[in-house]
Amino acid sequence: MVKRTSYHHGALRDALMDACLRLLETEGIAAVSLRRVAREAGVSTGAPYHHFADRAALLAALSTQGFELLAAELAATREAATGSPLDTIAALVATYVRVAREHPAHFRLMFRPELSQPEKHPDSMVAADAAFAVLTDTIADSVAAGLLPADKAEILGLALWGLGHGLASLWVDGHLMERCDQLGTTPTELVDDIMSTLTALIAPGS
Amino acid sequence: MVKRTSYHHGALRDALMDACLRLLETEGIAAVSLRRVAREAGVSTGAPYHHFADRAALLAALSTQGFELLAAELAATREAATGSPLDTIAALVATYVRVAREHPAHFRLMFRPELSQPEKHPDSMVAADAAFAVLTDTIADSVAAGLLPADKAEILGLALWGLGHGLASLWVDGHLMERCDQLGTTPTELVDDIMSTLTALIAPGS
DNA sequence: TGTACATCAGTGAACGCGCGTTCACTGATGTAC
DNA sequence: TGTACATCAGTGAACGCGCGTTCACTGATGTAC
Repeated sequence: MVKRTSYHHGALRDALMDACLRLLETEGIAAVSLRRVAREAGVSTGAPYHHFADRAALLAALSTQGFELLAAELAATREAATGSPLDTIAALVATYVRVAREHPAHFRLMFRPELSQPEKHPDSMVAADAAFAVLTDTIADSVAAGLLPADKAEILGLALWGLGHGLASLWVDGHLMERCDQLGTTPTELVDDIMSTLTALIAPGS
Repeated sequence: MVKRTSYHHGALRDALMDACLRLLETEGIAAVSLRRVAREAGVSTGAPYHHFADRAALLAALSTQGFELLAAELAATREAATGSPLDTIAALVATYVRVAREHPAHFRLMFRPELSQPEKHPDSMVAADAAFAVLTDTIADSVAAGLLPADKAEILGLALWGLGHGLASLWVDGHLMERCDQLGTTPTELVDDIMSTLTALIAPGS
């Protein structure tokens, strides 16, 4: 709950998105109603309707924001990479998992199509495609460098996307944390370990 | 909606679980209320309370059922396997994805801890551990056969779990289907292709 | 610079709805003798 | 085999609740002249 001095809020749209995210992280999707989000933002019941058509529109906006964030982080990882393309691929998967860990509410929303209604929000799909493109481009680099077979490029892209997505999902749902406790490591180390092990298995020479 | 002749239903618990599953598949989790499920099963508002403490208990029962189903399918796959342990691992991942595809409502519930409340239902966690154990046992076979390095067994187990889980999740959410359309293939072929490509990369000789 | 007025972004009361849960009840079933 | 009775598994009305959404309103802001 937030107190305000002026009649107009000034940045209510952003405030509603923030409040919704906070609610998702602390109490889960079941607690998210437009009334509740409005209350959390310190605003009256009807106010959100000046910014979002309905509850679904608010969730969809957050989902799009999440995909844009992911795409930006992946692009940054690729730009910052200096080693072999294979190492860059490993770094991209690690970034994927890190983004999911740092923004779990965003992540869950992004992959719950019945909530985020991607078919109604093409900008969300554009951002999702941009994120995936960073990975496929880096795989193309690896193929060009002779590190991966050209005819399997798409397949490997999907496999790596699946791997990153699976590890991220398991993490977000707590399963990875559980195993880490058993193995006496941290999830970050674990993901790095997984990726370097796979890289070593695939390219033992390099 | 179902009509009944006798006053007693006879198998209401199962009927409620079925109705809930059907509702999850057709209208999603948002449509699932105990009242609605009762209505679908052709029974009065209060009837479900003789079988489930509340809505969460019904969802938790379905989640446990899903994990038991997955564990059974994985065990069957392993028992039916005749080739190299590496091929069995690939088959296990494919089975994981197939189970998710054939039982999407179960699958989604299983990995939504806020709905299925695993901490309250140890039998669900037991079934989940049993499923994972099939994979780790098969990896142990591969290590024993000298096909995989012993010190990386746990790591590879998590990597494969992550891969299977990621592909299954992407499939259930429609992303894999999308890519398949673009590549002109089917998800089943795609998963087989991914697994044989990875197996070939890891063990080019065998 | 002042003023009139249009527009924007809030308020808060109101509506109807489906929900979770409870409860006194009743019909059907099972069991002891 | 029959009867009395306990128990089980339904019914359906009732409660209070929070929700989505609308609407007439009002305070604040922006703009034309």
